[in-house]
Amino acid sequence: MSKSATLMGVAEHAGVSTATVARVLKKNGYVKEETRQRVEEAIRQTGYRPNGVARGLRTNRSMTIGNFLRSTTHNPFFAEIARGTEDEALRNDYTVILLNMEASRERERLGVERLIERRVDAMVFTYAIDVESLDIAAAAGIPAVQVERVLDRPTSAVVVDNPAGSVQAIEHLVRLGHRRIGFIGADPVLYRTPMMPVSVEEERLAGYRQGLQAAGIGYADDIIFLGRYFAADEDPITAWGQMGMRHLLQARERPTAVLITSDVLAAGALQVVYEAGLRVPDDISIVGFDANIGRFLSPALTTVSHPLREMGKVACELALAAIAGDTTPRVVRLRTKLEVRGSTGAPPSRRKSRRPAEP
Amino acid sequence: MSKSATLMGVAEHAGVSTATVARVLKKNGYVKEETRQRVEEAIRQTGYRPNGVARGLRTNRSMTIGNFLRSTTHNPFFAEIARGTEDEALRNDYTVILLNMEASRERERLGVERLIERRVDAMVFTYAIDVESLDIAAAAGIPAVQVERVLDRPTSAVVVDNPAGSVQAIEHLVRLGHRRIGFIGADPVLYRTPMMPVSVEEERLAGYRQGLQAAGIGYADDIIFLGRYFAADEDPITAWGQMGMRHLLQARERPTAVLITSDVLAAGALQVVYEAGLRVPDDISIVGFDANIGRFLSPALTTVSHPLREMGKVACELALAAIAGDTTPRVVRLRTKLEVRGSTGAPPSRRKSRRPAEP
DNA sequence: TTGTAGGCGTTATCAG
DNA sequence: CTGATAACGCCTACAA
Repeated sequence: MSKSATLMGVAEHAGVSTATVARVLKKNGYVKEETRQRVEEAIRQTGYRPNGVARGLRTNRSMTIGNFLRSTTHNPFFAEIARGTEDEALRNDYTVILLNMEASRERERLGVERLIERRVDAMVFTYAIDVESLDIAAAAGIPAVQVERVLDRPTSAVVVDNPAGSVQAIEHLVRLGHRRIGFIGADPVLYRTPMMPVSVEEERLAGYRQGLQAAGIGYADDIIFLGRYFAADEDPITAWGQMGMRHLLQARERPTAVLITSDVLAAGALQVVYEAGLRVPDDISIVGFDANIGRFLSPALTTVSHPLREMGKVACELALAAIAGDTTPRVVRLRTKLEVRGSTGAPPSRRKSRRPAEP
Repeated sequence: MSKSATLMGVAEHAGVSTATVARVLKKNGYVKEETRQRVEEAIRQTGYRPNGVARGLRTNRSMTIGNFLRSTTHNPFFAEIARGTEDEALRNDYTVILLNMEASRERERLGVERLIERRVDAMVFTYAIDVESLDIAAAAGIPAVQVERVLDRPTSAVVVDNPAGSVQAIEHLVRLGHRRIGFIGADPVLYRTPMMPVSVEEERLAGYRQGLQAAGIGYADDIIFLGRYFAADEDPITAWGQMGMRHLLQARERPTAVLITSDVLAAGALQVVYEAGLRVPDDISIVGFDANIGRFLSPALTTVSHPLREMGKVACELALAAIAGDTTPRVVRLRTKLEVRGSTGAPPSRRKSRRPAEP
């Protein structure tokens, strides 16, 4: 039990050397059929299990990938990406250590230090808070992969075509007949850092403007709200989305549709709409972004869907490539897909009745 | 860089033996102040970082805990518990390996095998699918902790007082004036396994009945719906909650309030209510269970809140105790807390107007 | 086809 | 106070 069998133990049990047992285990090299059987029998009898720690020391490979997430608890977005990474890692005999950073620089730093000591073979960041952490990892010779962020550092990354995502959403709304389309998002200014030339926030906003222009529609500042993704601890988690929608509902001319750059913000927006006694999409259409909790809302959210699993998978692939010695950083860009569900429809002006019949 | 400094390297650099460096590092034993300074300087200069893998081999402690989750992507419930475990582990210099089992027996088994090879010091299950996996871990001498499930195996566990949770919810509704209270949950029969004498599903249902009886209210079978937690892949994730609410709305006499044993089910129920053009809580009050996505819904859900972080933390503590050699299994029972938000109110009969004024 | 032996980086035991 | 030195379990030349 507590004293588990070792290679040596198995070898003795089978009356051979450790080298022979190793050969049987790794299925390489020549082993006489009869010997093999004896060894396999010994393995079974002793209940031998290779010791990954010892192997790691010898091979200088821990077969472990560190996965840093902003927060799995504030936004299921991250959990979904992590699943993609985990699946791919498992398929390749790797194991993933997950670390929630909770937007804390110190925690990120601590995690990096710790995982270097653990000798992880690579790190994946969704997404890094502080470049310095990355530099520390780099100095330790550990490759890093970025998700949803491209940095001014030579690391691989998997990103999403955010502008195109916004454009998809606007096209959908315009096709439904909307001409007055609002925007709720995170303020690019707040999310701009030196290490990241163009923020995702900027891209989503730019796509919104671009989409409107392409449709020959102007945009008005009073139906654009730029805030933050996450509320302070004492506020409800959806506070910023609520604020955004309250702002838009007070506009001189209320928008008939709103593009919101995160499902979590959209959830808050829906709460305000609900409170106001308005119906979605009858009175106002809403498009989310991210494809995570949108499925749970009423009505289920039409959303610019990120291929979250795929992103995680690609991140892992990039990490594995780097581990294998591929030193040229690659950036993989994935496409979003507009997932049409219940929260979008024709604008009020084009409807017969404002409310569905009650059953 | 790629060739990182070792204890030996540091020792040479400082002109001392490895033993001395080790003493400095672990701050035990006697080291002359001057030597200590020289060693510390050498550590800084070489950029030395202890090698956790080598240490693990030597000490026979990987400082790692394996954390098995049913699924982080279907229900944020699990992610939140995992956070509690992670935080506590980190505080104790442990690192957590997360494994999503996705309700797959094979995957769970594979994970257990792999983590045994990785020599994790303990495993936490939220929650185990197959007892055999647990027996395998036990045979390997690895302690296991159960979350939200007590098994007929001698392992520690942290559970929640589910019956009391249901009772809290019923009391709240009764106080608001409700007399006809429905129930949507998972069918205990479907979740009963030989290794688990009493299922959580049974407990929640029993608490519901108990609460009603205590209030002198009977219950009617046509407003009790028992289904499953998770929908088939081709269905929307909230399918079972939707089904449940559709069923209840068709009852001869519609309930004025419903207790639903999971926030995910409640989300589906809300969607149906919304579709039907009814208002919450004006027309019908809803109480969820679990305290995860309820915050995102419209209206934000009143819910029987599990202390998820705390559960994860306690699970980790139990694991650490077991690692430390505490072999007597302990069961920690935590209390739920009713979190009152917007989805509960007085029943329609006690209200003046059915709908709030539109702004 | 099989065995021997050195070493991966630590820790820990004993002498000095 | 400090230094040798022997494991920990596995891998892998190199020898036989």
